[in-house]
Amino acid sequence: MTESDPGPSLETPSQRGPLEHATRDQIIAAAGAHFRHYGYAKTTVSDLARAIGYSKAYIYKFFESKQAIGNAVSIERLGIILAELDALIAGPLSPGEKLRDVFTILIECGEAIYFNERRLHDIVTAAVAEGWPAVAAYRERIAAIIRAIVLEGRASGEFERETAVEVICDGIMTVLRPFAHPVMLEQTLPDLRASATAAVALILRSLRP
Amino acid sequence: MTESDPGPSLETPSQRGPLEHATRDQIIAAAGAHFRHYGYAKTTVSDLARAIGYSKAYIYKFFESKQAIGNAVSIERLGIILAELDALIAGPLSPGEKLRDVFTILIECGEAIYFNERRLHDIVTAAVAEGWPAVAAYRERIAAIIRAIVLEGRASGEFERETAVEVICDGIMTVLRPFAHPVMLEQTLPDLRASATAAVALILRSLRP
DNA sequence: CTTGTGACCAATATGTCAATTGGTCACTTT
DNA sequence: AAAGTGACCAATTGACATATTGGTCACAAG
Repeated sequence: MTESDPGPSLETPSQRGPLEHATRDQIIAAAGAHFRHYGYAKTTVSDLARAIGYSKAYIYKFFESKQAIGNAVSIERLGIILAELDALIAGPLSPGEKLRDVFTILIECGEAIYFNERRLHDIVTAAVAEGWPAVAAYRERIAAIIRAIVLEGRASGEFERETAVEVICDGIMTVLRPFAHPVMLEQTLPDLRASATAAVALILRSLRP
Repeated sequence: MTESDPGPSLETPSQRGPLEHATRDQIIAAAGAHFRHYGYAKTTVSDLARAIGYSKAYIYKFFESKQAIGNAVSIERLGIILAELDALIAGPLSPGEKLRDVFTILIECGEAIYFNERRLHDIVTAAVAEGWPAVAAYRERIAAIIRAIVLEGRASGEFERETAVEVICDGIMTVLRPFAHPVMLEQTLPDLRASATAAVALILRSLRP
């Protein structure tokens, strides 16, 4: 039987307990380590509790569910990528080069997770497939980054100024999605850079004044 | 346990027995009906044999495996989409409009399969995920269609002629992929048309002379 | 009020084993 | 040859009992 799994999904694991709390961070750290090592499914909440020296029940003072823990770990991991992107847009490159590097960074980070932290990759895949909050936040942040680059390019005159900013950003985000999507990533892995080059070239042509 | 399935995959179900044979078509027809009704997994090869009044062993004179039957059904279904696209490029629209309609057709066909033939959708998803031959052929045919439109647009002067044709086509194919990809389709379903509009607009801007 | 837990329950995972299923082959019929 | 099959086997599956796990709660200690 290979029938696809409908999955419980779509629930939004929400907050619980104090957001800033040393124990909360301990849990996330332990979860990060365990998930990377044993995978999400094979890590039990009791494992995490034992790792930080508390009882299982206490974990649930900070997280509504195991999935919420996975979400937190995803946020942490995706945050690393976002940090790289933030550094990029703060840098001295031209808007066009920044746009290109967004693709490069996403591909490289995606590959890094896929090859070096494959169990985390699985979690992120689940997060995307089931629409965990971490993913929506991530997408929004990337949209903001793209928007910043586009605005910069328009201001400097490097990009055209006829088309509405929103339309441009939506278009770029659409082109970008497959490169930020774990499922597409692993499927296109072989010629990922080639198609990214083609995609970036297309975007830049569309932006010429 | 929700661990992802590594899957046998990647084998190329190949041909067996005479390609043109009434029985072969019967098998495909019966398989199409059964797969649509009961799904791929719950349809046994014996079911198909019974449906056409032969023994199970005879089926294997025409197909190397059950997956090969699934592949044939996929080819048939994807062929319907390709036929629509062929009609499109033979039509009187401008290249730009044709390009837009390629997206529209792909989305509409994708939705149709997803909503009205969901069990087939599952098969196509497997076909894409596991790289069945039907998918590679489909992709190539679409690439050819895109190429034809681009060449037409270049010839008529509607599209720019600076960039190499291959680069342009690769770019468009990259943008197109998420709209032809079953997994992305069902995930983006709500605002599919909106992002398609943005993507097409971006492509057309990139093609302006 | 915050920190912390053992005991408890429904749901899910796992191990086991007989029944099915995908797939092959030697063989008959036409 | 081509058309067609029953019997057979290894691998998967389904069903079911058992063990774990995710998650809650009432309660204790500082």
